[in-house]
Parts: sequence; structure tokens; C-alpha cells
Amino acid sequence: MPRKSKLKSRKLEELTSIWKILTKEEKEILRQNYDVKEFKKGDIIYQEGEKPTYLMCVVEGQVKIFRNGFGGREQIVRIITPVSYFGYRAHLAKEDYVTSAVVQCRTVIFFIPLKSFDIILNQNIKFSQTFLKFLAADLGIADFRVANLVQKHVRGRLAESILFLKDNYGCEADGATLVVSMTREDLSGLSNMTTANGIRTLSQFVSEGIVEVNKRKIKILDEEKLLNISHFG
Amino acid sequence: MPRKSKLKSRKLEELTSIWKILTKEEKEILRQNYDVKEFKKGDIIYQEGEKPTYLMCVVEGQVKIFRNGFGGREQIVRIITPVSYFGYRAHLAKEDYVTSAVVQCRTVIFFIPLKSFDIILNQNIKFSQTFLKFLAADLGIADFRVANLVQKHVRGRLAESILFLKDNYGCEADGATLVVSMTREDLSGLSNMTTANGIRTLSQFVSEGIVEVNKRKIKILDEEKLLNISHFG
DNA sequence: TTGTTTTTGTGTTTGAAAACACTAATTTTA
DNA sequence: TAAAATTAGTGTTTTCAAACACAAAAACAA
Repeated sequence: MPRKSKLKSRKLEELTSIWKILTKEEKEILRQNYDVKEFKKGDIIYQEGEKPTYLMCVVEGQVKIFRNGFGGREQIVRIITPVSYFGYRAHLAKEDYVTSAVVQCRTVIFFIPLKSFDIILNQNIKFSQTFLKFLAADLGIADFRVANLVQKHVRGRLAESILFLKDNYGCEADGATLVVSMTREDLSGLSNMTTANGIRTLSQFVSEGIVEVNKRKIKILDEEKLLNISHFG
Repeated sequence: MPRKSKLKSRKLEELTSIWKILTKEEKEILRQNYDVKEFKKGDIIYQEGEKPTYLMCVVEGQVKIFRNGFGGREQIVRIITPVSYFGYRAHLAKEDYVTSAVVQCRTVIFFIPLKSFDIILNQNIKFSQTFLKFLAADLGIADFRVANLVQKHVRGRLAESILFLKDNYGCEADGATLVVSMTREDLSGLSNMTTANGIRTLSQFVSEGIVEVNKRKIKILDEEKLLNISHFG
């Protein structure tokens, strides 16, 4: 259950990519309607089939967007890290959610009612274009991933996922350790394979000196090789 | 090679979904800059890695958007049928194309320079929102398809694809025969399987009385069963 | 801190689909 | 209209990864 917290200390200014393009009046609309909530690991933000009601923004933590498959297997569609928006796609397409969202660890999320979102969308062309760009980028990733997930073998898919996590969410100060950290199960879900195969294959990569693993932190040692595996199975 | 034709008889008014939301001046911009070309089967519109330069609209025929995989296998990402736009995603994400586009049969396409597109995008909020909706819808389909293609077995994937073709491109007057017609190879590419398995599985469906096949036209006889297969492998 | 649950790790078996290898039938084009 | 090139169709073999089945370790709660 989302626990409403006294997190109003977290200001809307944190929504960097959109805050600066809003007019005074628009900022005021958000100020009067926004909400901040804190979630703990495993909390569900929304589920497949529900109607979207908020534009959400992760300012701290990590959210997993996924679809439930058959036999309990889940396919991870996107990972949302700070500062990124989610929940708006279904609304813009005038659909119910086709995915579910759960938080991966302690996570702070801003909630903006879609009514406010629509008001601004209808008057601020830069705002509208910002989301145009978000969607276009995500669709590119999805198109790319469909073909990859579907055609490559386990090694290629895992290599691909690790590089994807690096490219999209970045590394820590050492330039090699991934910022996102996830369980083997989630990494497997992202790579479209069973947990057992994910663990096995990651272990292979470790023994081949391609990556180093410390708990749930993955450090890329040989990106060249990883790229190679991702490319040629 | 695209052959420029005397197709100026085809008027921009055919671009139904956007034409009605443009101002007089914007219509004039398009009139002065657009182009119409006719292509024949197999002509390439653009290829992976190229820079986008036009917003395109199919007004007649069919275009296949795909990614080249390994060992010559291609993954079909989208099919564009009249009247739909394509080529703008990469531009909006400020990327090069990650897919390629070829025409499937005799096809007539409108070309609008991205410069003109940008001008209108920057001043007409309804125009911008139209594309917002297109992208949001396509991203939903992509998210949905990733999980489907990846988790289901051949029968489920083929059933899914046939239903997808029906839902997205419609049926002929009888309400059962798919409008889109494609080779077994393309149907297999859409369903992420080898041509041999696509043919085999389609034949199975025919012998089970689920669909009827006449050349490249597919008629759905038992949608219930198809849904069932698509859902439970 | 102890018990419980989740996550990680590994071996074996089994099944499904890819790869391969052809033939037949259609389309296309020269 | 004949020849060439696709496309459709089918059987066999091989390979890969899922399913199953555990054991061990780590994380989490009571």
C-alpha cells in the first residue's frame, strides 16, 4: 500500500526536464494538484487492465514495468529510473494499461493528475513535444528489443540486456559498474529467459572474465566481448 | 528505384487524419513541398542506419517495416497500410532509422519534408497531439507484442499474429477475410518463426478448420479457437 | 538470533523449434 | 510462352533452452 508521507519537502523543481518549459500558471496548476508518495519494495503502482489516472515521475528508486506471461513468467518491458516519467502512454493512446508497475526498492514518486497533464498538454507545445520525444525514443527501444529478444540465443540476449542497462541507465563513477541493480530473476525477465538459465549464463560470463558480479551489482570488464556476443549469438 | 510519377492528381486531402486540423497557411506549406511517388513491389523506402528526411504517408498499397536479424532472418516490426504515416519516429527521437522499409506491392506514398513537418509541429498543438497518439498506440502494440512473441510457442504466436492483422488492419466485406495479404515468409517473420514452421503451422490451422487459405488471403473461420490458441499456447 | 522466505546456483531430462535438405507449385520477367 | 526465380510445402536431424528437481546461501521477519 502506498503510504502518503510528509515528503512535501520534495519539490516539483525536481521534475527537471519539464519544469523549465512550463509557464508560471502551469507551474501553479501542478503545485496545487501534485502529490508525492513513498513506496517500499514490492508495492504495486498499477496493474494491467486498470485505467490510467496519473502521470508519474520517479525521483528516487526504481520501478519495473512488465507484462505477465504464462506460467507465471513475466516479461520486463521497461525500467524507470530517476528522473523519468511513466504511466502516460496508455492515457495518450486512450487505452487501459497493458502493463503493470511495481517498485524495486524504496522509491519516491510524484503523482500528477492526468487532468492537469491534459490542461498543460493542450496549451504548451514544448510540453507536448517533450513527451513526443519520450515516446519516440521508447518506441525505438521497443522495436529494437523485439527483434533482439526474439532472434538471439540466451548468451546474446543476456549480453544485449547488460549493454542495454548500461546505455540506458548508465554506470557508476568507475564507468563500468551498472547503476541499476536487480535480482537474477529480473535480469532474466528482461532477457526473456528462465531464472535458471539467466544465472547459468551470467556465471559463464563471469568465468570468461566478461563481467564481474558482486551481489546484485554487475561490472562490465570486457565490453568489446559483450558487444560481440550480443551481435553474433 | 522510386519512380516519380504524374500522380499529382492525388491530392493532399487524402491525408485525412491530419489535413482537417491544419490551418490555411499550414496546408499551403504542405502543398508547396509535398511529393507523391509510386513504388513497385520490393522497392526500398529507407534502410536501417539512414537519416530520416521525410514524413511519409501510405495512401495505397502496403509497406513493411522490419529489422534484419542474423542469418538473413528478418523481424517485421509494423505493417503500414492506407492511410497511415511512417518515418517520423526516428526523426522525433533524433535518431537514425533502426528499421528498414520496403513496399509489399504497388504502393503510392506521399512525401513531406521533415522541415515542413517541424514547422507545423512547432505551431499546431493538435498536429503535435495527433502524432503523440500515434506513437502512444504503437508503443502499446510493441510492448504487447514483445511479451507475446517472446513467450508463446509457434501456434500461439501465429494465432496472435493473425488476430493482430485482423484487429489492426481489418477484414474485407465478409468480416472474416484479412485485408492484408502477405507471403508465408512475411507472416512467419511477423510471428517470429522460420518460414517452414510458419507454413507447417498455418496448414495445421487449416486442417483444424480454424482458418481458410486461398493463395495469400487468410479467412478466419473460428476466431474463438484462434483466441484460445493465442492465449494458452 | 532463529526460523522463514527469497534468491542463487547446478545437474539432468525432455520437448519444441531451428536447421537442413529437398520437391512442387506459382509468379515473374525476358 | 518458356525460363528463371520466388514461394509453398514436407520430412528428418540436431540443438538449444525450458522444465524439473534439488542444495546452498542470503535476506528478511519475528
